[in-house]
Amino acid sequence: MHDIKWIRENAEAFDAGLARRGLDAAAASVLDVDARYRAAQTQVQVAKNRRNQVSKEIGAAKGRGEGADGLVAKVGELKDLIRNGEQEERRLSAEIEELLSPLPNLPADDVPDGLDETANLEVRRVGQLPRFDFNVRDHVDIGEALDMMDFESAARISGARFVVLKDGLARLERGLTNFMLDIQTEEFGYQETKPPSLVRDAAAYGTGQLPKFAEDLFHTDDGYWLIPTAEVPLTNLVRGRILAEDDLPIRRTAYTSCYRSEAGAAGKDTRGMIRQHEFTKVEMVTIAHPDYSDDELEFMTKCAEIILQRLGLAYRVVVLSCGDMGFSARKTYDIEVWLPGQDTYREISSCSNCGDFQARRMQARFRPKGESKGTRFVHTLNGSGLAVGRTLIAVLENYQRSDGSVVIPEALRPYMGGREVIRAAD
RNA sequence: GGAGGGGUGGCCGAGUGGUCGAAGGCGCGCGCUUGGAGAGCGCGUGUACGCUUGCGUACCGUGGGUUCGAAUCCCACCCCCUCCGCCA
Repeated sequence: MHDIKWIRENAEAFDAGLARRGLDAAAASVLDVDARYRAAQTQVQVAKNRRNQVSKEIGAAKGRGEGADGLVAKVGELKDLIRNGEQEERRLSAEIEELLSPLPNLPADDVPDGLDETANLEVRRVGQLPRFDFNVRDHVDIGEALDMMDFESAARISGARFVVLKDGLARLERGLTNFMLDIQTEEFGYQETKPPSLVRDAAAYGTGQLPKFAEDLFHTDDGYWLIPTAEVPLTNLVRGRILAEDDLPIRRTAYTSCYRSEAGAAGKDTRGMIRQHEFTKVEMVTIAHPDYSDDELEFMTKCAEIILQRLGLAYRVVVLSCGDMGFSARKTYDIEVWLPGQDTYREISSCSNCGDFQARRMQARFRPKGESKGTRFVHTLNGSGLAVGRTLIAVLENYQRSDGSVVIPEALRPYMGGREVIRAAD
């Protein structure tokens, strides 16, 4: 949600930011409603002021045992004015909300211009690409040959975009999860958290999924939304709160299932485990002091990268262009892992600084130290550390051998009961 | 599913029609005290919006209503908790 006061004072910058997102100017129409809203508000306030004064006089008169009919009639005249004014005020306020709530966050200054992924900028490349002296297979061929990845069975029970993992690969998913969580908690200080996977409207609104992206989410008959990412519950842990400055930063990590309808992705990535309705992810969320959120984004991105480095996986980091960023983000780094089976880099983590955009929606603030009055909105950040399913894909494709077996990265072996290789009938 | 209780400021907790933005406590801030810290004492301390530099308005879960006037009375809704039943 945008700050209407800021828009008043920076209308041009606001429209310029929207333009970078590929959106039409909105300041003029918003400010027009805003002006009418404030006029109505002032009118109501003046009327209420008079009503309150006269009411006090009535109370005083009655206290003295005097009649007050004239005064009562006077207030009666104000009632309609107040009632209608309040109605108008509410209507205009809702109109402003309707205009603002579908608008995405404005890009940070250092975000590259451009409306899609072709304008993303590569920031760095890390790690050696693996070489193979045989024909590489993708994770589907590898997993099915091992008899540990079963899309047919998944389709039988759940339909398309689901998978059943078995034996070594089921264990690999669990091992990767624990590996990631241990690093994020023990080395980087993220507080391990186990949040609900079902949330209410208010939470989905707070992080920006609602009202605009309802069709991307699964929801239940009784009004819950299945989380598309642990960002939703983790970030909303501070919804409606006023924190102490010393509480910041709050760094949390959670392993959850994530549910996405993939409504707009029909026919995209239909093969394999890349794009599923349900997948697991270790997520990082930071509630940060606004003065330090930029640094925090760099830190968070590093925390994701180090997982890949420990696993010996090659990757690159790109900064997303204005138009490719998610709704709530003001700056986003995507980390893309090298997938030999696809001969390309694919997104495995996305780390975003949302500034105060979500905090406004959530009313999440802190009290600046040394000041007894006033609050500031916190900044919120989220990032994958990492998407577990895609990490599993990366391990399979990067560590495959010609005989169909897969070497387990050394750092992961303690999490795999000491095993060094995954092979068929293992 | 059945029965009951409850939502008040950063937190706890008073308050059943005007003098209530709201007692008291905790926390926080400043000061005194101290070698320093703590304790103690004193003063201060809600949020947001509008107009203006001092006022005004709103907010006691949300939305309506009654009333000259509502935290307080009425209606609807939302949420939380307890007990019983059922269940992972």
